[in-house]
Amino acid sequence: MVTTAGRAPQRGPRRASISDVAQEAGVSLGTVSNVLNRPDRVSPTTRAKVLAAIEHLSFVPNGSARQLRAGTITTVGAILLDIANPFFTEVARGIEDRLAQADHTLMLASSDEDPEREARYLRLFEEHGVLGMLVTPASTDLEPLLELSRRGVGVVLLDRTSPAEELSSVAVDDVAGAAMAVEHLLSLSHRRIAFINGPQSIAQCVDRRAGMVRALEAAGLDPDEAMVEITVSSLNAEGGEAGVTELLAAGTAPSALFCVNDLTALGAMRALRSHGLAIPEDMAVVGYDDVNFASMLMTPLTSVRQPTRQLGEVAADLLLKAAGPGMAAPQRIEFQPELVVRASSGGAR
Amino acid sequence: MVTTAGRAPQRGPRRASISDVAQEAGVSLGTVSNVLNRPDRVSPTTRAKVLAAIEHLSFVPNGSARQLRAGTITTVGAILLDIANPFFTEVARGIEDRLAQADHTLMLASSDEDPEREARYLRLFEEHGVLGMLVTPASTDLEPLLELSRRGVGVVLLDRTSPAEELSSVAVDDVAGAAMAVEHLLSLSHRRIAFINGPQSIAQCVDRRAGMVRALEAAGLDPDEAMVEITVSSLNAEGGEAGVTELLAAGTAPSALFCVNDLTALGAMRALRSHGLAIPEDMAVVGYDDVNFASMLMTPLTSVRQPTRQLGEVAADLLLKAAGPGMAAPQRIEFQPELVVRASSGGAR
DNA sequence: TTGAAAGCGCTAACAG
DNA sequence: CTGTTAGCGCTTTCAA
Repeated sequence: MVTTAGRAPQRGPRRASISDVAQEAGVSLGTVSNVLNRPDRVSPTTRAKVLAAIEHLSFVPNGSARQLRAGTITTVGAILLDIANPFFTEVARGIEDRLAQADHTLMLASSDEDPEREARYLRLFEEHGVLGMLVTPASTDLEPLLELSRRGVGVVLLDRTSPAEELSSVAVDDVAGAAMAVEHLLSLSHRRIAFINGPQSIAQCVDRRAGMVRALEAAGLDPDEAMVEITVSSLNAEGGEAGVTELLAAGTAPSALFCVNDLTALGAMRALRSHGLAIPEDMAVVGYDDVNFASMLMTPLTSVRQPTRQLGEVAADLLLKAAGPGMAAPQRIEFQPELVVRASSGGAR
Repeated sequence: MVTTAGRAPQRGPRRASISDVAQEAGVSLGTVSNVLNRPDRVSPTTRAKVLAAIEHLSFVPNGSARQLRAGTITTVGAILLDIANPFFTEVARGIEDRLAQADHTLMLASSDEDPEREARYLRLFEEHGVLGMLVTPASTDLEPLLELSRRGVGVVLLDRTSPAEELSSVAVDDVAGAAMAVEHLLSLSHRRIAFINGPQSIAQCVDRRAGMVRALEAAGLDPDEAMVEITVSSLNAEGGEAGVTELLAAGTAPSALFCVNDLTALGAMRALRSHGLAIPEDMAVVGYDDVNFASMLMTPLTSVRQPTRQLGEVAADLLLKAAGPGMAAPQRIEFQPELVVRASSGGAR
C-alpha cells in the first residue's frame, strides 16, 4: 500500500538535492555527503567528480535538513530594542565581529520596544533552532527568557542586568550613569530638572530614573518636587519632541532637562529651538549614550558614554562560551559609564 | 540488521517533539499536527488534551523539520551595506513594517560593504530557505544574485537599479541627486569641488560620481580639473575624517566638498573643524541621505533627501508579490531625490 | 475524527 | 574509499 505523500509547494523547478548530485556524479548519496563534510575521506578523483556535479547543478545544501539531522548550529539571534538607535547598531557591530571570528552568523531583529514583537522574534528564533539569543528585553517580565534558557537555548541579556541567577547579562551601570548626569546638572545649580523618560517596562528607563532620584536625594532634594518627569512612548527623536512640547505646555518649565537617551535629546533640542529657547541658557540639556553625532550637534551634547562595542563583544563571547563545551555558568558583567561634558549643559569650561 | 543511527549533539534534555506531545496526550502524532495546523478538524476534547500536553511540555515546533517537510516559508532576508548608517536602518524599518503586515519576518544582516560577508549571508539565507532577499549589493558583480534568482529565490535589489531584466529593483536616482547637489554648489560660484567618495565597487559611489561629472560638464567645466576626488574605504564618519585629512595634506584644497553620504560628511566636518576651517566660509559641505540629525548639526547640513522608508516598503511589497501566487514579473522602480539646502553649503537664505 | 505511514534532504554509523 | 541505511521532527495523504 504505497501512498504518495503530499509535496511541498514549489517555486520554480525543484532545487537540486544531494541525491541529484549523487546521480549526476555517478556515486552514492553518502559519498556526496562525505565530500561536503569530510572531504579527506574521499579520493581526489571522486571528489572532483562530485564537485563538478555540484557546480553544474548549482547545488546548495538544504540547511533545514542538515540542521534537523545534525543539529549543526552556527546561528545566533539578537533582538534589540531599536535598530534605528546608533547605540544599538554599534552594539550589533560588536556582536557581529565576535561571531564572525568564531565563524558564526548573526540574525538581527528589532523589537521596537514592543513586547509582542519581541515574543514573535523569540519564537521565530527558537523554532529556527538558533544556538542562542542576545536580547535587550522590551518588558520587565523575564519569565519567557528564563523558560527559553531552561529549554536549553542560550540566552544573554544585553544592556540589562540579570535579576536571576540563571541568566547571563552584560550591562552598564545605568543607575550610576544617570546619577552622574544629574549630579552634573546639580553642580551647575539647577534645582528643578525635567526628565524625559520612556515607559517603565524598559529596564533602562527604570534604572536611569533611579539614578536621577538617587542623585536628587543625595543633594537633599525631594524628587517629587525637583524632578519633572515626562513619559513618552518611544525613545527616539519624535519622543523627545513630544516630550518638550508637553513640558512647555505645562508651564513653569525647569531650567534643565535630562533625556533618557541621545535620540530623545536630539528631538528635545529640536523642539526647544523651535520654541525659541536657547541651549543651555534657557534650558540645559543632557543626553545618554554619547552617540557618534553627539559632539557634532549645533550645541554639542553632554552625554553619558558607554563602552558600546565592548558590550556587544562581551555578550557574544558569553553566549559562545555558555553554548560551547563545558557549558560555562551564567555570569553577570557590568561596565561603568562615563560623563562627557559638552556645551549643551553649560558645564564645559 | 538494525543499527543505531547517529544522534545529534544535545544541549540539555532533548527538546520535546510532536510525538512526545502525542504520547503525553494519549493521541497519535498526526492528531497533534492537526491541532497545530488545522485545529477545526479536531474535536474540542482532543484538542484540549493536546493543548494541555503542549503547555505542559513547553513544546515548541521544530522549524527546520516543518520547513523541510512543508516548505512553509515566512522569512525574508535583507542584506544591507551598513547597518550603522541611519539611512539603511530607516530602510529596514520600512521593510519590517510591510513584512509584519503580511505576517512575515525579517532577518537582517550587514555586509559592511564587504562582498565576502555579503556572499556569506547570501548563502546562509539561501540554505535557511528564505522566501527571498532584499539586498544592497556590495559589489558590481550581480551574477551571484542572478543565479540565486534563477534558482527560485526571490531577489530584490535595494537602493540599486537593476541592470538586468530578470531582477527587480527599488532605487532612487542617484545620478540626479548628486547632480542636484553639485549644481547647487556651482550656483554658489564654487569652481573646484572636492568629492569624498567610496570604492567604485559600490553602485551608489559610481552613480553619485556620474551625477557630479554630469553637473560639472553641463556647466562647461572639465571634471579632471574641477573635481578633486578622494576615495575612502568605508562610507562612515571615519572615512570622512580620513578623506579630509588627505585632502588638506595635498594642499590647494577646493572651496567646496561633496560627500557621498551624510555619515562621511559628519566625519569630514569634524576633521575640517579640528583643522580650524570654518563651514561654509572656508569650505562649503554637502552630504547625501538627509539623515535625521543632519538638520541639527553644529552647521546644519545641506543634503539630498530620499524617500527612505518608502524604499523599504516598496521593496518588501515587490518581493512579496513576486513570491506570492501569480509570480509577478520583475519590476524596476525608481524614486526621485530632493535637495535640502541648509547652512553647511552657505546657500540658505 | 483519528491513526498509520510515507517521505522532505541530510548525516553518520557501519559493512563491504 | 564507497555504498547502504536509519532516522532527525514534521505534514499530509489515505484508510478506518
